[in-house]
Amino acid sequence: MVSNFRQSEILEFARKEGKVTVDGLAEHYNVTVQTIRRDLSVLAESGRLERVHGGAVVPSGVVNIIYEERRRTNEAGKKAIAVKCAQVIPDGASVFMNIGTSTEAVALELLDHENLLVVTNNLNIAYILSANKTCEIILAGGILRRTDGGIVGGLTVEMVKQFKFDHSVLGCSAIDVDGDLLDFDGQEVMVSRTAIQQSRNVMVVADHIKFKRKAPLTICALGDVDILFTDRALSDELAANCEGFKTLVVTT
Amino acid sequence: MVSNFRQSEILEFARKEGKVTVDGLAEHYNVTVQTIRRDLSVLAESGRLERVHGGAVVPSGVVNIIYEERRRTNEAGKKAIAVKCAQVIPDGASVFMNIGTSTEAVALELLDHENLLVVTNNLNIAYILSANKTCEIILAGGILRRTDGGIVGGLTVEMVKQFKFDHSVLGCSAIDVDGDLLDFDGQEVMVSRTAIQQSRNVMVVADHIKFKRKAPLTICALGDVDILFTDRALSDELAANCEGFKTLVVTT
DNA sequence: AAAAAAACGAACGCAAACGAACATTCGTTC
DNA sequence: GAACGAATGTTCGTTTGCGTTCGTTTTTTT
Repeated sequence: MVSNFRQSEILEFARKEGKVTVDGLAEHYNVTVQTIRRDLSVLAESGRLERVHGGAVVPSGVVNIIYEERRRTNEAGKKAIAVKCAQVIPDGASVFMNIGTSTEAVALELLDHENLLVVTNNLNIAYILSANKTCEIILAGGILRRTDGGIVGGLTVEMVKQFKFDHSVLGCSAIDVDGDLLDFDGQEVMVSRTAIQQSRNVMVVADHIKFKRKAPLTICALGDVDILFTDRALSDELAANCEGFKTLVVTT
Repeated sequence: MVSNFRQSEILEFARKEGKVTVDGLAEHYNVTVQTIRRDLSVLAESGRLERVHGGAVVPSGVVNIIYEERRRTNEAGKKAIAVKCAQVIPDGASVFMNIGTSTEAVALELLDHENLLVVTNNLNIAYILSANKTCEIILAGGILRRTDGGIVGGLTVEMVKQFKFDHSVLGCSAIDVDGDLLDFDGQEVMVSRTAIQQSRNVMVVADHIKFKRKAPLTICALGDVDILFTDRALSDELAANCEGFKTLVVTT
């Protein structure tokens, strides 16, 4: 139970930013710090925030995926990639996003976009974007994979087929030297392929580690991809291929 | 139960803006603040708004609902109802569960069942049951409603249609004196109806408060229900009806 | 390790918001 | 046209929120 307007907004704030400060909030709401302290006490007592000196943070633990995700994201260069990718997506666009921590990073960067329609088979993305009030979220149905919150299976594919997306933001497990996108999971591959078919603009987000990995299944060739976002320069061979494929490469 | 045009507009307003103020609404509708307070009370009582000093806000979103829900669930006699209902469901069964705190309580009681296949349009249930490793969870796809973690819409219905369930566990917003099951949300009604069609055994979980409430839409008649779980004795009239319907009533 | 600064929580008082009870208006029913 | 019920307005005692003050705890600086 929140007892005033501020508290619900503070919660929202905290979830977006990961933390809030007493002073910052006091200034923002033009009230005394004491009032803010009272608010934070209430929110902390009900377990929705964790009080720290000078402010409050979102509690860690299973309950809050956003915060954990944010931490995981920040430690890598994924955020930089995500920022670039989010810049390409305009307000009001329809977007598909699949399973993967890279795509989740993009979701975090989409929190301030407006009026998006996002279709995803990734439960974490649904959670992250639920903090964005103007965003319509459509979950693809199917079998829930508890290891990563992914939704997979034939039903998922069927559902994705019913849409036509302005953009799709895809992650993958690995990228082969010849440019093929690879993955471990056959069911997820089917979902990704379907999304590619249904999208006007296909974007892949992959940090440099993906270029060193291997995976058994092919999702598609880089030629099917419109923009590849990554954090290091590609090998000469791959760069040349991309030119041939007319695939735009964005390096952070 | 939206008893006047204002209330539905206020809801719309609140969902758009995130909040509404008593003063603002009073001025806008040119009525006294007391009248607005009455409206907000009604909306808050049915859980569609959360009352705060000076106005109301939309209930907190899905992200933290799990945590809050767990607390809310335990406080009522819902647990007792849920225990009874869970006893009826054997290991290995296929089960559909819809939106509602009562069904979530049942989900908690299913954590020790084995090899269930659970289809749900309730994100919280998916999360709760993800702790049960032997349980296969299938999420119905569709539009995510951030206020309660429900998944609704035509796509959801289509997906539910593809299954045939041993049992379905349904909650509702209210139960009419003549035995009709009622709900606020038209889209959710469609999902529930579909689930009933596709189920061999239909079970409804409803605490006694539901018998005092009203809601505008009919899901089905009690005659379509095989077992009704509740925590207090029914009115004589309703009990007699149930006998006529061949609906088994289980009271905790 | 001591001192200074910042943050904290408890207590008090005022003003705003609140809800219960009662009064009024208006449309329906008999 | 009298009786009724639902919706709204009115009044009033009660509760709640917020600023202020002050003594305590925590953090930073010296």
